[in-house]
Amino acid sequence: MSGPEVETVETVESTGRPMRADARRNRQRVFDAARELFSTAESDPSMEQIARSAGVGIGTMYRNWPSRSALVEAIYREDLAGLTAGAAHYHDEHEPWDALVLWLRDYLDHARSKRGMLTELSVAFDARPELLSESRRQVVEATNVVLEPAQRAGVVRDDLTAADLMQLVRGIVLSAIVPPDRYTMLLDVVLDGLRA
Amino acid sequence: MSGPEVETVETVESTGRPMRADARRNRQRVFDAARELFSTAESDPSMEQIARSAGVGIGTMYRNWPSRSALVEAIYREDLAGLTAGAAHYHDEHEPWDALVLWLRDYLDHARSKRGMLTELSVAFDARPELLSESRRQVVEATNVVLEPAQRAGVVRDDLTAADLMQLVRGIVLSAIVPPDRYTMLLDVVLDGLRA
DNA sequence: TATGATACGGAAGGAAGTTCCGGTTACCAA
DNA sequence: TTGGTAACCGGAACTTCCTTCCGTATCATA
Repeated sequence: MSGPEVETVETVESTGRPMRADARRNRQRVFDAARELFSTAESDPSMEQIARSAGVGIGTMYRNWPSRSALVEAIYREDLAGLTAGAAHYHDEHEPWDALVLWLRDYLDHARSKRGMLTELSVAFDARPELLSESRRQVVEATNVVLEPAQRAGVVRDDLTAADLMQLVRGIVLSAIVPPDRYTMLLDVVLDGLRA
Repeated sequence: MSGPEVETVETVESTGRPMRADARRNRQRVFDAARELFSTAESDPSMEQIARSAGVGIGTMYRNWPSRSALVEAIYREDLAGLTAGAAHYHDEHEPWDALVLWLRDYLDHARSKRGMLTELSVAFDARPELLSESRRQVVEATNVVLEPAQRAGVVRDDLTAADLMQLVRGIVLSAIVPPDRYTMLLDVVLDGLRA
């Protein structure tokens, strides 16, 4: 299902030649600094802040990611890849219903952790609608790994697609401030609705 | 439950004196132009575009709404007031369960129509957290008008609050592109989860 | 109609994203 | 080791928006 090892940050330009060592180092520095700032800063960091924090000039950032939203996208993609890898694991190790529940909990946590980037992400989605559809496809694919077995086992209603399900769960988290214990309760409501 | 008639646009400054006729007219023009552009333009309209479209200088806009997000907020508030007025009507005219379903459908449509303003709204919410909490309070209040009767009638589970419910329904719409017929289906899933 | 309060328009300020290019550095061949 | 060159670097300058400010125009009232 998954390809060869994913490089954290692309290190080969379209020429086919490996990047120069300093360029590769700088690219990684920017990526790390950006991820750090996006997840911790209370207000959205400016491109200049990110560059300064990474110890590089602004030009260096723009050579690697041609726009702010491209940078946001790169970070988002990587986080998503880490998340979806979990579905297959749950499928191998648990009963169908339990695997589904575990996966949904992970997804819920992931979506919650992305709340701070919500504004940034919606700009990135506006700029490249493929990002939205493709990452949704990835999530749907991972969801199916646990959803289809549950449906075949007859514990989840059949008329529900993976896309429907993720939509429901994502909604629990987005654009809302809910006490943490409520999340579990809301997920339970959805789970009750799923049962065959 | 509702106060005296709501003026579409405030027409009295804090001095207590009525606004000058030209000022009142301009205020309304800006409001109408902004609502139009926000709901139709594919990219977010700039303040200058709004002003030009209203036939007014930029200064005139800023006298009425001191920032972009204040303008977004005003439009959002008005739309919300129109929506919440519907709950009482459904309560008066229908059985508890049906009233709840009708109200949730309205809310779903409302949230869907706000999708284009999502980025703008989240900026407004960041700027004034009270807006988020207050409009949520309004929605919760309206929801309770139909939810509590349904719970008293024993057709909806008791451990669910109005805030929980709206969270679930809002999630169906936000940050997603779903074919219209899927909305109904997703709402059905939530409704099944609600049943006592 | 005269006068003061109120409101108007748009130039200018400020902040953030993006482009561009002269200077610098890593890599490779000799 | 050393030169030559492609690749890369930094940051000034440009652009676009939001917002502020103030001289001018208009409305309301006596």
